[in-house]
Amino acid sequence: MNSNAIFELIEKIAATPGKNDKQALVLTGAQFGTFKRALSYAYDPFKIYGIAKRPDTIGDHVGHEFDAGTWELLDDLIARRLTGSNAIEAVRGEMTALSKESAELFWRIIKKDLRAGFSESTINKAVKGLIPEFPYQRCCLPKDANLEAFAWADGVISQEKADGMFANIDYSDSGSISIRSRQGSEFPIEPFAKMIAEMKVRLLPGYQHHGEILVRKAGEIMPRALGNGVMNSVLKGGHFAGDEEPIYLAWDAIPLSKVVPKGRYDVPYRQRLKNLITSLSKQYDGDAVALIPTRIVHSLKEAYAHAGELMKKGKEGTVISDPHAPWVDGTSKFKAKLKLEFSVDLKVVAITPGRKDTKNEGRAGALTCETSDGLLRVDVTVKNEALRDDIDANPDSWISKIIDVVANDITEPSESNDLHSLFLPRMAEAGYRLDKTTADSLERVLASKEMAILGAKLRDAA
DNA sequence: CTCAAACTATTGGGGCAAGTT
DNA sequence: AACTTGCCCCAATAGTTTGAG
Repeated sequence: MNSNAIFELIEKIAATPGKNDKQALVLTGAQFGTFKRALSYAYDPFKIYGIAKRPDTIGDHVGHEFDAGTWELLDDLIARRLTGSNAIEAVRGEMTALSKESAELFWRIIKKDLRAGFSESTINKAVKGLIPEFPYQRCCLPKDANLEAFAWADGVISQEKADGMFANIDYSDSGSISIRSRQGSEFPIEPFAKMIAEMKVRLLPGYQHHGEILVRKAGEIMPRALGNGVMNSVLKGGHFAGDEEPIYLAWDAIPLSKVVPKGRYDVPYRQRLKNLITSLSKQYDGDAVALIPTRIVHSLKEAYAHAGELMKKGKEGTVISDPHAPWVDGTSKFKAKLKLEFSVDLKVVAITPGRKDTKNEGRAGALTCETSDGLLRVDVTVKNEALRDDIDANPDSWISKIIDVVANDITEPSESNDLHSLFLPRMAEAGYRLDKTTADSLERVLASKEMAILGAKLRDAA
């Protein structure tokens, strides 16, 4: 199967709406090695190319298909033997030399999106294990959780939602430990030597542990953004500064054999937690490994009170878990996050177009909003497709309108942004407010967050 | 058999560090 | 110094499939 034929099949899959039908087409392609290779180069999370902007091609496409040199070029990009303008020129040259169809395929591989409505899990259904996947249990939002079905009488487990970086700790039976991020990148072992020595004593061999890595600097836990910055640096071969050290707060452990995509481990959470606590209770001269702060609650009201307490201390909130919840790869209805959320009224000052090469290119992508004093500015995604139609039909009518924006935090001015902004902003409703013409001031936005912390909303929920 | 829930893919947000120009 | 890229943290919606009743 040559690259023109691969592109043709990709386009056919893109034009096929049904997910099962897409999967069947992926399977027909997968009998050809080059098709599988293209899928792997496009979706393997460890094959990344370091070039995000499509270079213009010069003149006409000469018209050849992928050859050994094409794959070699991709390998050179992956290994960063080619970077910067050398990379751009090499990609430009190859795309000019390739046929139109093959050049398009080549670019989509580099962008890691074949734009055909299928992705890792569909590929793995067709070709088992072609794309590495890393199982992960997510919590849902309270509105999606099965809160009534929680066994409140048996004691619901309420835990701090630590604001750091999630990490899987695999502790093999043979005694080796590896640390991986949510997306599977493996941390170098050496900077964590002290923490790992402690883990070997206090964690469970044969289990994968789930928890949060925080960075402690001079005895104080660093805020998420800075701590994750340090962690990103360590991930790329950097090191902790002399007064910085990682700590691990664990909340779960499941047998390594159960860590498979779509997997499930039926031992109830209460029992898993008990096993983890027993293991962590082993004596060791160190404090780099601990149980995430945990409390048992018997009502939703108590759960929100715990979340409120932590928020007052500046923490993100809590995660509550049903004591009988199994571990599942995916979003659990028996685990919900209770965290800070508040809404503010902001003025629309501009319409930001959708990104290039996405379905919203040339259309409204987000609304740029500001406080009345202009001290806070944030882009808020257009809520849904009907609203996008509306804004495109009549963009001017949106300028200066007031919209209700929900967010989880306020970010301070920084080197990259000289204004305040919002963390995780989204529109509360698919429309603007008819009853208001003035936006909140920054002062009022700050007050709204404080109000949320003090629990005005939390009381309603109870 | 129907309809709601589950699943998959896709779009959008901010901040930080490192590499390149 | 400015810009690009990739890492982390996400929320919400759209469309298809599944599966409970």
